[in-house]
Amino acid sequence: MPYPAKTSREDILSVALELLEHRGPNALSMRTLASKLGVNASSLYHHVSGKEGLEKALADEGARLLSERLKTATHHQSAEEALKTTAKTYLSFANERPALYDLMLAPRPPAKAEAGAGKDLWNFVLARLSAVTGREDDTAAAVAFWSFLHGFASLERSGLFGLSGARGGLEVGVKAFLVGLPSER
Amino acid sequence: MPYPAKTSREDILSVALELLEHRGPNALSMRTLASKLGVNASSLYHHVSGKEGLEKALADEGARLLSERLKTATHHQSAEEALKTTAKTYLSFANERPALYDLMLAPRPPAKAEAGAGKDLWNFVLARLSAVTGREDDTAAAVAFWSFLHGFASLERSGLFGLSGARGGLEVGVKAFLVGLPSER
DNA sequence: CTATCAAGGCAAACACCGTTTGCCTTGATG
DNA sequence: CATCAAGGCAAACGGTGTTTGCCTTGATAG
Repeated sequence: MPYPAKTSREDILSVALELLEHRGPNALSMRTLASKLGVNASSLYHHVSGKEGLEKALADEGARLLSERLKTATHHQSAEEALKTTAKTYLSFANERPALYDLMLAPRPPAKAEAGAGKDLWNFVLARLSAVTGREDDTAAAVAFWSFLHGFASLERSGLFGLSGARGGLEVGVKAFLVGLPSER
Repeated sequence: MPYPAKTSREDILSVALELLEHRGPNALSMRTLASKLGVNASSLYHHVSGKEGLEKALADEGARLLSERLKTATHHQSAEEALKTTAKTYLSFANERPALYDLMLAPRPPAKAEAGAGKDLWNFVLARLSAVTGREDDTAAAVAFWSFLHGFASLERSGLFGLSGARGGLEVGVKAFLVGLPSER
């Protein structure tokens, strides 16, 4: 690989992540990103397939981070405890890194099957919920619970339910799932 | 109002809505919108406060449509039936008009308190859930249930849980809320 | 009947955006 | 030592939202 490369894929992703979190999603443009790297915008295309590819890579990174955080947070907890912890941790993440979270779960135009790091996330949720209901691969329960978590994270920031006891909604929802999910036990 | 106005706020909103649904959110640009109206893009600013204002108006219209649809669909139903109907109707709407729905619940940058037609939607959900739990103004239950609905609508199209029994997740979730929500009855 | 006046149109420009093209520099490799 | 391609750059293309200044017009006031 000749010519001293001024930047690399990892550099790009890390600066992009920083830009995304400190200055919002609008600040994440190829030009400003490039200038932060001391490089021309067009040079980025040698390392990344375009803005879409960049965002996909960031989303993957986000999914990896969240899924790891969830795993360590719920280590050695009972199924019920783990579900509560999952909810709290999930929402903390979404609130701490809103732009990254939005990128992760943005309505993808083609809506292709997420095969990347999002799969890990899905498997984690699936395992958690299956542990609670006692049914193996309880897809329906996992879909329902994740929907709740994501919807809560998403609505909380859309300001739709102003300041009206949003936090109480999280607890009530988690408890409803713990009590109301069909169980084999 | 002198000079034969070539267009009006209502024209603009209606054409924008059509553009949004038939050709996707990317096609909704001030220029193409203006050209569809036989008008210069800059003229739109005499009727609408900018793209942001336009989108807010469309979102309001969407909230109005959805809330009306929910009201008529659940007319004269028991609290439990109404909740199921609400879920089905809500998701039909989100799937039929995805771009409009996304606009309605897009993560607003400033996250200002939604005081518009979204309020009606909120009040509807609040009333439905309060009817189920038997507690008046059961904010927490409403927040939780709406989170579930929105999350489901949102995730379904993000392709995160591919084709894996998403529909079953809806029923399971609704049932979990019906069974697991703390009730005064 | 005429003068006024502002709503509403238009063209041009500004500052961005993502992306493509062509060229040039460079260092490692044969 | 010659080659060759990775990786940089400047320029351009077509797109975006928005602002500016000017001009047309018809209803209204005198």
